[in-house]
Amino acid sequence: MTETTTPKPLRADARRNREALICAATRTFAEQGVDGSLEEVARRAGVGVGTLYRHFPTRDALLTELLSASFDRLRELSREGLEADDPAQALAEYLRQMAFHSRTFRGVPSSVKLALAESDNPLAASCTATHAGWAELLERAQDAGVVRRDAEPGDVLRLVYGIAWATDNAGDDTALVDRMLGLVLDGLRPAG
Amino acid sequence: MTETTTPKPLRADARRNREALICAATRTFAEQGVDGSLEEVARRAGVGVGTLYRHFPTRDALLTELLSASFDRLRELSREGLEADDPAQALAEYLRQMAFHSRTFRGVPSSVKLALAESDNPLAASCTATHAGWAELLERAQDAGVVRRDAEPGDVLRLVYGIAWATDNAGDDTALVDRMLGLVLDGLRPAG
DNA sequence: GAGTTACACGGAGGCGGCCTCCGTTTGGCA
DNA sequence: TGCCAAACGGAGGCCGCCTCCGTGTAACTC
Repeated sequence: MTETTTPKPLRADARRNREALICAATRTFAEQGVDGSLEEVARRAGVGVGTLYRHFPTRDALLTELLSASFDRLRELSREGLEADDPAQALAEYLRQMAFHSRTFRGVPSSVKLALAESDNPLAASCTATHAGWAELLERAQDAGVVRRDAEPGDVLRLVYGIAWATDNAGDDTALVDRMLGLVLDGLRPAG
Repeated sequence: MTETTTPKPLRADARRNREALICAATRTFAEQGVDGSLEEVARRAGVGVGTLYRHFPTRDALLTELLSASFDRLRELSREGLEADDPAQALAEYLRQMAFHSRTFRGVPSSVKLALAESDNPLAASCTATHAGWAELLERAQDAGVVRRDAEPGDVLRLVYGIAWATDNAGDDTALVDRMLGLVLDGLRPAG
């Protein structure tokens, strides 16, 4: 059915610029939200807007790329966390990253969100895998006795989304995010 | 404490234009989402943009006005529904209006949403009253035996928000909304 | 190393939205 | 009727979106 067509190799300069664009977009959207200026992205990447639009014909295409990469990074982080010595520390670090992930992609358009519901979509696969990884990480922390048994992965996720929502218009005040995360982490500790 | 300062009477033309702007904004935001063009709003209202900005210095101010009015209309509708002969019919009509309310204000910026959390904010008061009215209406339908006893008002609300979300980029396809609402209404009927 | 060419680049330019500013108009009052 | 504060309108400056096309160059060949 879906023959894995090799995605044709890019010319060296094209690949460089693509990387630079992704990097610039990450910073720009983190600061300005997903409505951030695409011209600003191009400017920061040191390329013309034409180059940006050739690589990513629409804002959604760029967002999807970033979102996918962000999911994969979280997935990787949960794998590392499972190997780490200190389960509580690993959990804290993961939640922190998850909070920034949610914050960056707050307000992502529904056109992109809908892609998460399509079964054959690679973005949806990343998302599902990421959630699975998160659940494993939480479970390990519970097994180690550093997190309450009755904490559901989905509930904690919602709390983190809540933090992203609540710090929506707090600019790049990462201290605020950390403070709120601290509250959540305290709440997760076993009683006594 | 809060002396109710009379809000100074507007000149006749000013009041006319204000009404026209609210009307135009309602249509425009319903069609284009809350990011719709303010110039388009002014155009439709038949006034200059300067007039729009004098009445509503920011997009949030305009949105708040519309949102507040929409809440109040829902509140009124629930009152009428309590008096109506057919509780099931009243519920259906209310849900329909609620769906269009949610659809219109999808994507409302967090700056406005945060106003809903401020205790002394009139918008928050409208919102709270509306929810209360909705709960009464549902309860009456349950008392009349046309809706399952175990339907929680909050859960039904979430379903309607879900419909608003899912029909986000369906343009002005109201038939889709109606079809989805039909499913919800079917689900609300008592078993047997 | 020189030549070739398809791929990639850049940014000007047209469009439209945002918001301000200020000259003009008008409602309401005496 | 005359006055004037209140209200109006839209030009203009700025910025972001996206396209188009002339220029540049990586990579491959001989």
